[in-house]
Amino acid sequence: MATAPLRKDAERNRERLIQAAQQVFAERGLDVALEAVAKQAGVSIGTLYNRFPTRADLVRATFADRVETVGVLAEHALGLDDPWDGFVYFVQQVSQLQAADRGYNELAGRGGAPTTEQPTEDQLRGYDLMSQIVERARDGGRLRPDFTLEDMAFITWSVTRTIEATAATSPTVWQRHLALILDGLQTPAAHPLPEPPLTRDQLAGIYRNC
Amino acid sequence: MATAPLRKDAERNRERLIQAAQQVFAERGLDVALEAVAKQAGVSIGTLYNRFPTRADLVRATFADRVETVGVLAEHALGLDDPWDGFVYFVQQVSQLQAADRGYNELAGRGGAPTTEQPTEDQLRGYDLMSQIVERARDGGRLRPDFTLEDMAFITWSVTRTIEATAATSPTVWQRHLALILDGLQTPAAHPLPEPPLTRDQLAGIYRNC
DNA sequence: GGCTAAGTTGAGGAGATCGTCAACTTTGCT
DNA sequence: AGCAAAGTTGACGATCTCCTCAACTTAGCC
Repeated sequence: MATAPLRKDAERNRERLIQAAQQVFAERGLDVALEAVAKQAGVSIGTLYNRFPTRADLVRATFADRVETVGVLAEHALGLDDPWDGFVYFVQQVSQLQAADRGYNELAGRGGAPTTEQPTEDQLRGYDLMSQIVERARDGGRLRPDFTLEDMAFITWSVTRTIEATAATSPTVWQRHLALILDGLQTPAAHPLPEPPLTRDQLAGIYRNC
Repeated sequence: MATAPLRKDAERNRERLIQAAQQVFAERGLDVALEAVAKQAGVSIGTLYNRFPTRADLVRATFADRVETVGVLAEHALGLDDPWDGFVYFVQQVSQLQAADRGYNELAGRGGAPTTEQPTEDQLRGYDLMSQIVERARDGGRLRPDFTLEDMAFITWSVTRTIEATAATSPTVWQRHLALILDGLQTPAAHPLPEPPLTRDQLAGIYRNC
């Protein structure tokens, strides 16, 4: 399954493209004309398509590091003594990543990675860690017992949208919104919920369709 | 300031266009090709532009009734005995409107009406009523005292985005999300918030830029 | 019926973005 | 140095959507 190694110049261009994409996506979002990325990289559009046949390929490569970063954050969260603190830490840190990068913000709202047929190993590990964070916080008693892993999507969507709207004007208010959200997730605040959570499959389906 | 009255056929086409727009926007969102609206109305694209020079004009005309509907909902909310119940009623009903119409959902996320230089009379009245709903619920003691009118935008953005994501798969889960949000807005749940709210001007600025 | 102002029509220019491919250039092996 | 495979290039056809406008049609007044 090993792909043939790239020639030296090709590898160099690949790196340039990724660096350019990081910058351009961060500033203008994931839907920029790919021409802009090629230009920023000092490379022709043909080369871009040569290296990354689809936009999703480029996005995946550009944000590959983020998947790992989130993993590290999750590990750290699980290392904190208090389960609720761990939960809050994780959500805040991921939101911070989103706030710092328009492209990543959009990506997070779509499930954290461009859709592939089946999730990567890293992604599965990420889900597993998040699952642990949620479960631990629930068992600790402070996260409301009816909160599920799938409900995390609500938080992400909320924060994503607020960051999108306020980034230019008021780049830190998302923290206020998040604080309001977190206050609703604690056991003492909990009232019975009117609808069952999304199932894992439903959520997967949602992310699959962009 | 009175515009010349339209000729009979022109008036008929205007109505057809609005009806078509209601249907098309509801199904496919506010960004559809205007050609699709014209086609649905059985009218040429030229006529559409003739009647509605900009997309915003068409959107405004299409959702004019909604502004009034929201006003009625607000009045009703203020008529309820319990201030908190009124607040919840209002938020739920507006969310329901959003859930029923993709176009209106998008519009709500942008402030409820296409941007004009200065807000309409109706819009001002709407703000005033919402302001009363919030204030009354705060004074009633159950809505947390640090919650402001501008914080309502967080709720709208959250609900908008969740509806957007889940409408096709699970058209009622937004109610779960909203219930989680509402649990965070109640006085017993409140922890100090880390950031001041948006100011009225900031929010206006956000809506002005789409 | 005749006339004019109001209204309609749809082809088409303008502007984006996409993704391709045949001609050219570079790498790195021998 | 010579050569084949790998890589690059950017002009170009395809597709979309917008918005205009000159030629045509219709309403409604006299």
